[in-house]
Amino acid sequence: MISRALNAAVLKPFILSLLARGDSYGYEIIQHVHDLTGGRIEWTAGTLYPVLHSLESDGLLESYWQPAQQGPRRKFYRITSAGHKALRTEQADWVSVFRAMSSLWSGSLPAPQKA
Amino acid sequence: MISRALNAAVLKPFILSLLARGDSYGYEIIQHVHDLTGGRIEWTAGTLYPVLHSLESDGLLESYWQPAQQGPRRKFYRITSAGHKALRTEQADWVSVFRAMSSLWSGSLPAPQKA
DNA sequence: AAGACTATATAGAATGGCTATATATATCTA
DNA sequence: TAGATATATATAGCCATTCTATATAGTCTT
Repeated sequence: MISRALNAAVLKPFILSLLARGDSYGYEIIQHVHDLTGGRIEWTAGTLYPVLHSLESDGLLESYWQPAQQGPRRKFYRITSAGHKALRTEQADWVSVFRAMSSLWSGSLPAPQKA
Repeated sequence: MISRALNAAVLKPFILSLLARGDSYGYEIIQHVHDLTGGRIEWTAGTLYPVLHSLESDGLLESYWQPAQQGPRRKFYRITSAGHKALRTEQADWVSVFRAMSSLWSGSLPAPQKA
């Protein structure tokens, strides 16, 4: 598991990035992020849902209910144009942080991760 | 300025990375990080000092006072072996996050930043 | 001797993720 | 048909941590 601080920083850009690729709902986002990071990030419902709500109240997401073929109905989220704009800002911020990190690490990069 | 969450995530690895390159003190670290990020990250004393104290109490840093040629004395910090170990863990975590981010962004990378 | 700059420190406010718990539907199985 | 399991969302309250504001003090310049 990654640190609490890194996880907190990753929450918003990950959600926006995922939804920029297509609408999704909370439960699926949690699994998607888990798979995408090889299990390094494991959000719980109590972590994700409040963030989805706040992103929606900030106008970065919109939601709609959809019945499932199996199981209870799902609340899908769609990224808004304000959400896309926020994502672009996040991306620029992350890239600048990546660059600063890299410049500090050059010549002492971490060993490749196993599996 | 980057978001509060991203800044919080960056605090510990930046400090450890900087000190891995040589001992430094709070005031200098603040300026160094400012310069390194083109002003995108601007820590204040009230942000940095408590983090330095907690890293020291966690055994990741050691400190010693040193007189300055000009101005008041400085409290220098030195990274410990536990600090190096923590840094390696941080690096691995960041690399895994970078990879996950990149995989989500491929084909829609942000435009190059100006200046 | 006043003002600016360097340098560290910390109390208290504000922020925001996480634990724990609650609710509800659908499916499987004993 | 009762109980267990999986899917799915929601939120109150706790807790960890950053940030604002303020304090202290030595040095340098004018």
